[in-house]
Order: sequence, then C-alpha cells, then structure tokens
Amino acid sequence: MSDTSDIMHNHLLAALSETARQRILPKLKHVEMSLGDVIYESGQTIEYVYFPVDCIISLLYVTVNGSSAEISVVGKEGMVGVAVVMGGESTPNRLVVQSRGYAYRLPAAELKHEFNNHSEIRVLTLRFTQALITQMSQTAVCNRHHSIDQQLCRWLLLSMDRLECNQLNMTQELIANMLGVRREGVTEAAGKLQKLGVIEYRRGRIIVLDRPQLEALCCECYDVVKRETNRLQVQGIHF
Amino acid sequence: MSDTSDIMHNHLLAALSETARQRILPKLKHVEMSLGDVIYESGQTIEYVYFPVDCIISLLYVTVNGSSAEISVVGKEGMVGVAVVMGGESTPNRLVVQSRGYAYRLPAAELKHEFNNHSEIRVLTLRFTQALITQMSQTAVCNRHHSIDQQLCRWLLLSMDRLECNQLNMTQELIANMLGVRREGVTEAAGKLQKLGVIEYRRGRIIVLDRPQLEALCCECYDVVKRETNRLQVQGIHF
DNA sequence: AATAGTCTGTTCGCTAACCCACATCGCACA
DNA sequence: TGTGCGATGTGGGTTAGCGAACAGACTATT
Repeated sequence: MSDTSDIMHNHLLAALSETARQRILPKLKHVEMSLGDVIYESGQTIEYVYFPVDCIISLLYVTVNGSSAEISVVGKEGMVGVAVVMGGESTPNRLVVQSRGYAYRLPAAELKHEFNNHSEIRVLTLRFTQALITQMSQTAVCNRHHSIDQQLCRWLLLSMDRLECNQLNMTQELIANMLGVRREGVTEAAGKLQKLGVIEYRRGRIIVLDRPQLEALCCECYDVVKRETNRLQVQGIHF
Repeated sequence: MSDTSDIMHNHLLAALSETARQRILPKLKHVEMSLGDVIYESGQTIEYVYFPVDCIISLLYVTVNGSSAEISVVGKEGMVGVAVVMGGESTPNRLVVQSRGYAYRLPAAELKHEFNNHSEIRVLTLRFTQALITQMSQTAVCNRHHSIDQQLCRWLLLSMDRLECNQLNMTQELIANMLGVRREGVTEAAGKLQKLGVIEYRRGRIIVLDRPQLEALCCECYDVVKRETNRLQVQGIHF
C-alpha cells in the first residue's frame, strides 16, 4: 500500500460522492505512519488531519505526573484532527501511532474550507465525531468500573477491528501505557487469556486465536461502541 | 427567574448576534427543570435541546449492571443535546437534572435548521462540543488515575462554577452516583474536607467555605477543563 | 558464540476502594 | 412531641491494582 490505490480503504473518504472525492483528492497526500510517531502533542496547533488507511492512531491524555490513558482509538473508519472543524485548533491530547501503516493527510485549512462549504463532508465529519464522543464516554465508564482483564479484551477487540487481521505488534509495556495501568497488570491479564487459549503472546506480538471467547470475556463497552459506530456509519451512506 | 428576562444568562444564547437571537427567540420555551428529571434516556431520540439558565444537567452513563458514571456536566455555559446536530439523533447516555432551575428549550429540528443554514450558531455549537469532548476525556483520565478525594474536589468545583454560588443541594448518595463510587467513599472524602474546614456538610446541603483550598486539593483535571473551556469561549466572542 | 538489551513472568507488601452491616443523627410530618 | 425515614458516620473483612525488585527468556548485534 504505497501508492494512492488504497484511498477507498478509509471509510470516510470512501463514503464521499465522486465529485466530492475528486475535489479533495488533489489535496491529499499519502503518508507513512511509523509506530510511535507523535502526530500532535497536547495543545499543539493542528496543521493536518489524517485519514488512516491501515494504521491505528491513539488519542492519549498525559497527566502532569507522566501517567497516561488512551481516550480513544481511530483507524480506517475515521479521521484524526476533528478539532479543527470544531473551532478548537488544538486539543489537550497527544496523538500517537499505535500500529504502523499509511494514511492520507489533508491540510487543516482545506478540511475547514470543505467543511464550511459542502454539506457532504460536514455530515460525515460530524457523524464520526459523534462516534468518537461515544467511544470517549465509554472509555470513561470502563476506566471506572471494569477490571484490567476486561479492558484488555476491549482494547484487543478495538485494535483487531481496525487492523482486520488477528495479529498485532505491540508490547505489554505499550498496552499498559494505553490502558493507563502497570505493565505487570497487563502481563497478568494476558497470561490468563493465554491459558484460556484465547490469545498467543510472544515478545511484542499478539495473536488472537479465539475471537468469540474474547468477546465473551469482554465488558459491554466494546459492543456498545461498535453498535453505535455502525449505527452512525450506516446512516452515513445516504445523503 | 420564571419569565424570559434571563435569556442572556445562558452563554451560548448571549453570544448570539441580535438578529440571530431574534430569529431563535420565538422558538424557545422557558421551562422548569426539577431535580432528578430525566431529560433523555440512553438511546432515546432527542426531541428538544436545552440551554440551561441556572440549572445543571449531568450526562450519565449507566452500565448494564446498574452502576453509573457522570461523563460530563453542563450548565449556563452550554447546552445539552448536541448529538442532534452531529447527526446521531440520540446518544447512549442518560441526562439528568443535577441541580434544579430553568432552561430554554428548543425543538431539535429548529436547532438543526439553524445549524445548517447559519454559521453563527454552528460555530458556537461546535466550539461548545469541543469543550464537552475535553471534559469527557478529562473525566476518563480522572477516573483512571485520581483518588476519590480529588475527584470530589473536581466535582464540587465544576458544580460551583455553574451555580455561581457556594451552596449546593445534593446528598452524598447522589454525588456517589455521579462519580460512580460508593456512598461511603464520598462520606469519607467529604468528612476529610469538612475537618479541614473546606466545606460544611449538612443533610443534603454542602457549603464551600474555602474555595482556594478546594482548588489546591483538587487534581489538575479541573483546571485543564476550565482553561480549555475558557479558551474556546473567548474565541466564541468574535465572528 | 558471546553479549547486551528488551520483553515477559513472578513475587511481596501496601493501599485505596470495595461490599456489607449497623449505628446514629436530624428533619419532616403526623 | 413523638416517630419514622432518609441522610450520614463507622467498622471489619476482602480484593484489585499499585510499586518495586528481580529472574528468566528471547533477539539482535557484533
């Protein structure tokens, strides 16, 4: 995926009408996203928005004492940088590439212009923002009420959906940062899942062997977010 | 505050130009909001949006097993029901009146129409949504990393700001529901604050005696949200 | 083949918050 | 003036997750 033939993999770009896509296409740049890249730092002015193709971007919040938590995760189903159309220009979040791959990059001013002058991308962007809000609020609840075991399941499922494959390159340390817990907590939770035969874990590589069971072990949060995201996307098809 | 003379108390309505306000005014209805009123239930279609004047509305998420958590809180600085302009028509949240008072109610369709046809209210609504998103993500982090003591401080400060008075009618049981913790946890935290002379607590009524100290005891979350909300509102003044 | 570095597994004590049960206090209303 | 109920305070046992420290296992590099 190094040319522009994969543009339709991003659901938002794919949902555009032919005319809208032709309008935007020349402004898009296909860029590589490497694991760990910080796309924006907290409070930094957003200069580009990104439409992921096969990478995953995490929205992290980092506290003053350095501990962090993942607020939401975005892949091919969406975009990052919605704050530019909301009028904020920046957010208090850090955006990090959680899984390497490619994305289409659009200058923030172009998105703004398109957003203000054409209802099509406006509708799509807003609807996706609504899905993002759902994911954030679900994360807040999950952080409050559910165990690390459950949250790990949720996190794995969200990542799998965005990669569309059952393998994930990610150390326990990094997962712990995303979930905002200790690495040992992830080790323990992952160990349980491995004993159950749900996943296989080897030095920075996780393979999901039994997805149905993973879903069964997960809290409701995954399902709520997925259903709501689908609901909003299905609506997104008609204009 | 039982007539329509208090319309300017809501910051969004106040920020409208004279012509925009004249356009919307006839569609607004001044309504009383009683403590505990459920404005919308999770998943319910949103028929009206509300612009609080002196009441406070909590966005709650209720899990399948009945435990709950407050995702964000809205008062005179904003509105509830932004999902209608996002295209969602509903959210998986419950909205509850946390502090009684009045609000202006607008049919969802009217807001949508105004949003799609006039940039003024669009800009205001979107910017407020951005502030809401900030609050939600901060809540997620706070739930993960901060103690009940700190969260109680945050919650009190958020409520105080919206009431613009140092007294709050609210039982510990209700606060516990908002924070998504046990009532005993709140009793303990409130006890500490009372011993320190920061608050005075008597049967469903809290009085804040020493706000500076309350802020000092609070985690960073309050400050981040407040600064970000201010930043977005200040921008909101120019069109 | 050795070595350094990274990733994973495991342990021990500790604390915050949980669950449950019950005591007490104060306001409202009869 | 009681009396009942809703609100608050307290305690004991339990647990999930934290912090720190360390051992083993795998990988890459030389």
